[in-house]
Amino acid sequence: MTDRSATERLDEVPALADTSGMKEPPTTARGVRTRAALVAAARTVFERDGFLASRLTDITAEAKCSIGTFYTYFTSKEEVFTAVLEAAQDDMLHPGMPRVDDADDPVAVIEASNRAYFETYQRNGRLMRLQEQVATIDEDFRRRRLERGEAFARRNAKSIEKLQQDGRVDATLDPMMTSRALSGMVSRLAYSSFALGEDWPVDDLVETSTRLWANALGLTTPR
Amino acid sequence: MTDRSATERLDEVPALADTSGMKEPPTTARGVRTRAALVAAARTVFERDGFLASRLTDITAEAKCSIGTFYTYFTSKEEVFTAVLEAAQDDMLHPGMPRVDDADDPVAVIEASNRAYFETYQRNGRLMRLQEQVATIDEDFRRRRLERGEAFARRNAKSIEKLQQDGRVDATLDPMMTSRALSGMVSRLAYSSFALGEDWPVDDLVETSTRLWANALGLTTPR
Amino acid sequence: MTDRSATERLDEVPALADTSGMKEPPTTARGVRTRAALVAAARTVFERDGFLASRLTDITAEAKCSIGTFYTYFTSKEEVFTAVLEAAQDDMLHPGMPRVDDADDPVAVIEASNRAYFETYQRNGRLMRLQEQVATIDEDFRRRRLERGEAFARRNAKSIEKLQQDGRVDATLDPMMTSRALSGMVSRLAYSSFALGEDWPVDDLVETSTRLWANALGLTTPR
Amino acid sequence: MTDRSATERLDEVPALADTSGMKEPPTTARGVRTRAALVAAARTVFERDGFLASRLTDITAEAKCSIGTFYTYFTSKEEVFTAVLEAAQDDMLHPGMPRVDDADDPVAVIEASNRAYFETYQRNGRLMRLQEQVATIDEDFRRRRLERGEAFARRNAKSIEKLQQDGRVDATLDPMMTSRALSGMVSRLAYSSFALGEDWPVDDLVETSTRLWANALGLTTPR
DNA sequence: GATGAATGAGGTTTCATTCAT
DNA sequence: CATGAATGAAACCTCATTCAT
Repeated sequence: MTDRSATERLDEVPALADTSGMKEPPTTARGVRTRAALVAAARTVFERDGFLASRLTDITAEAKCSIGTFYTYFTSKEEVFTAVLEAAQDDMLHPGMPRVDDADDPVAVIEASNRAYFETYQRNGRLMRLQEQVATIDEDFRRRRLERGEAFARRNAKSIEKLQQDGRVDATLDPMMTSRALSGMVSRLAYSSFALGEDWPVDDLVETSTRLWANALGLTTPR
Repeated sequence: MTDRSATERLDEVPALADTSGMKEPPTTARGVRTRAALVAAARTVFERDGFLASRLTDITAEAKCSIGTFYTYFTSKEEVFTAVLEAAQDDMLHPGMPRVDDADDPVAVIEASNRAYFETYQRNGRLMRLQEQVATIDEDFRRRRLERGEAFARRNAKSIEKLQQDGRVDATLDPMMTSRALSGMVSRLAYSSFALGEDWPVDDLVETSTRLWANALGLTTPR
Repeated sequence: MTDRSATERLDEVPALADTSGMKEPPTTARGVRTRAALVAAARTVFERDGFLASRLTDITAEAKCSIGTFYTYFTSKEEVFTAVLEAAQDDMLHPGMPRVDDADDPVAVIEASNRAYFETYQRNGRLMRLQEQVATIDEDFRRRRLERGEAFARRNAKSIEKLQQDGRVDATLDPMMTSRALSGMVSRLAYSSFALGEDWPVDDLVETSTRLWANALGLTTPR
Repeated sequence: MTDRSATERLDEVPALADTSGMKEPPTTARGVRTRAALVAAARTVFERDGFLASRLTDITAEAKCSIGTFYTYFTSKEEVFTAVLEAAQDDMLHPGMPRVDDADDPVAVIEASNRAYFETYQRNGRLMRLQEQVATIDEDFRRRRLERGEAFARRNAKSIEKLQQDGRVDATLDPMMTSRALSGMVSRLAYSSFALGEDWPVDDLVETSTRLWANALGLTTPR
C-alpha cells in the first residue's frame, strides 16, 4: 500500500468534493500564499471548534486577513471546507486491500493495508471527525461520501472475487456486501478510536481487525 | 431477542440522554396530551428537516400550539430531542448477541439478533440518522452515544469470552476489541443502508453480516 | 370628484401593491399598534431619506422597537413600503375625469377632477416621489404602476368615447391614446411641481391643465 | 428639427451632467481606446442591469480590463454614468418646437419635432429609463434634469409667446406653464412607451400628441 | 498605464428565549 | 396552562475603493 497512485485511479474514485462552481484559483504568487493561509487557518479553526461553531471571522483572524479577502477566494464555509479536504487529500485514504497478486500473502497485504489506514486516521482524526459531521449536515458532502464509499467497496469487492476464483476465500459470500461490511468494520473502529477520542492502540486495532477480516473471509494460506 | 428487559438491564446500559435538570412532567391530563403532541411534532419536524434546520416555531406550528407552551414543557431544542429519543426508545436497540445459553446454537442467536437490529434500524432510519447528526453537534449526546456503545461492547465481550471458555471461539481474539469491531460492522451497514439511504435488502444484510460474524469468531458448531 | 367610491370600483383598478405572500396581520391589539407604529415610522424615514438610503434600523429606531419586531410584521423593506402605500391609499388617486353625466358640464368636471388631483399630490408629494423612485428600482412596483396607469387610462377613455358619441368631442381622436396623453400631462406637472420641488401654485396648474385638456379635446359647451 | 445646433445653443441649455472635478482625459491613443471601451461597457451593463445593480467589476469585466484601470479614468460609478450620457448626448434631445419662422406651418413643425423626439426616445429607451432612475437616486442628476427641463420649457414658451403675438394661439394661456404641460405630455408618453416597455407605435404617438398639442394651443392656420 | 489582491464598514436576517397578558 | 409579541446578539455577505507591484 505504498504506491497510492497504483491503487486509486481517478476514473475509479470520485473526488472528495465538488469543485465546480468554485472561485478561480489566484494567479499571482501573493494570491496563492493568501489562499493557502486561509485554508490552513480554516483547518485549524474547524478542528478546534467544529464546522458549525466556526465563524468566518475566526478563520480570517487566524489567517490574519480581512473577511473581504475570504470572499476573494471562497464563497462559503462549505467551500473552504472542501479546500481543506483537498489539501489533506494526499494523506487520507479509504480502508481496503490494494490489488492482490497471486504471489502475495493476502493476510499480510490486508494487515499492511489496515495499518496504513489506522495510522492515517490517527494523524487526521480531527479532520475525519469533521468530515463525518459535515456529511450529517450538508447534503452534497453526504452524497459524495456515499459515492466514495461505494467506489472503494467496488474495488475491494474485485479483490475478494479474485480470491474466491482462486479458491482461497469462501465462494458463497456476496463480494460486494462483504466488502462493505469489512470496510465498515475498519472505518468504524478508526472513527471511534481517533475521531471520537477512545484512542485505542493502533497495534491492537490492526491485530484484531486483520484477524477478523481474514477469518471472516475464511482466508486459507496457499501451500 | 423478544424479551428486551432480559437482555438490557438498566444498571448496565446508560440512558439515551441526560434527564436531570429537565422540566417536571405535566400533572394534568391536558398537559400530558399537549406534551405528547409536542414530542410527536418534534419527531416529524426533525425527521423532515434535520435537527439543525428545525425551528422551534416549526415544531409548535406542527403541534398546533404556541411557542410559550413549548417552554412549559421543555427548556431547549436539545431537550425535546431527548424526549423524542425516549419516546422511541422501546423500538430502538443496539447490535449484539443476547445472553447465550449453552443449549443455544450461537449462530442462530447471532442471526436473530442481527435481523432484529436491521429491522429496527429500517423502521427508525430517519431517527437513527438524526441521532448521528446530533452526536456530531452536541458534546453531551456524543459522550452518551460513546458510553452506550462501550456498554454494549462489554456485554457482547462477555458472551464472546464465554464462547472462548467453551472452546467454541478462537481464544486468541481480544474479546473487547472483537466485540467493538463486529458491532461496528453491523451498525455501520445499517447506518449506510437505512440512515444514509442505500436501502439494501434486510435479508442480504442479515445473511452477510451473520456469516462474517460467525466466520470472524471462528465459531464451531458443537458436536 | 367628491365621491371616490362611486368612480373607482375595486374590480376596475389594480391594487397599489402585491399583498400575497405577505406576513399575517397581527391578531392582538398590541400587535396592531406596533405594526401601525412601524408603518408610520417607515413613511417618516422613507420621506426623509429616500427608499434606498433608509435602513431598517432607522425605521425600528423611529418606531421605538427592535429589529426583530420589524421582521415579525414584514419580510423586507419593499414590504413595509407596500404597507406605507396602502395606508396612504385612501388619500391618493389618479388623474382623470369621474363618470360624466349628460347633465354635467364636462369642463367643470375636468377642473374639479384636476384640482382634486393636484391637491392630493401636494399633500403627498414626498410619497409620490418615493413611489416613482421605487418604480425605477423594483420590477414589481414598476409593473404595478404601469397596470394602474393603464386601468385609469381605460376609465378616462370611456368618458372620452361617451363625449365623442355625444358629439361634444373631436371624434377623430383615439380615445385611449388621448386619455394616456392627457393623464400623463397632468401627472407630470404634479410630479415636477410637488415631488421634484418646483412647487408651482395649484391654481395655476389647475387653470392651465384644465384649459389645455378642454382645448385638446375640442370640448364644446352644449347649448 | 434636423439641425440640432441651430435649436440648442450651449448658453441656453445646461449640460447633461457636471463635468467639473472629473479626471483628465487620456493623452495617449491607447488611453483613449481604453476609456472608450469602459464607457461602452458601462452603457451595456447599466442598460442590462440598471444603475444600482451594476457593479464596477461587471463593467471592467465587460471592458476586459481591471478595476485599477477603471480608476485611471473615472472616480466613481456616477462619473462613468455621466460619461455614458455624454457619449450618447448627440442622439438625445428634449421635446419641443424648434424656432418657428412666420413662413412655417406651426403644426407641421410640431409634428416633425414630436416625431424626432419619439424616434430618438425609441432608440435610447433603455438609457432614458436609466437617466430617470439615476435622477431619483442622485441629487445632482435630479437637479440637472430639472434645470434642463426648465431651460427647454423656456425655449418652447418663447415660441408659444410668438404665436400668441401673431394671434395664432390662444392669448390667455400662460406660455410657461403651457410649455411645461405640453412637453410633459410628450415626454411622459415616450417614457411609458419606450422606457417602461409599453411600446406603442410611433405613428400613433405622433398623431395623437400633435393633434392634442395643436388643439390645446388653439392653433389656427393662417389664411 | 495596467493590474488585481486586500480592505472593512455597514447593511441584512435569523431564531431561541423571555414575559406580560 | 396557554399565548404570541418583543427582543437583540450574532452571524452573514457585499462591493466601492486603495495601493503595492
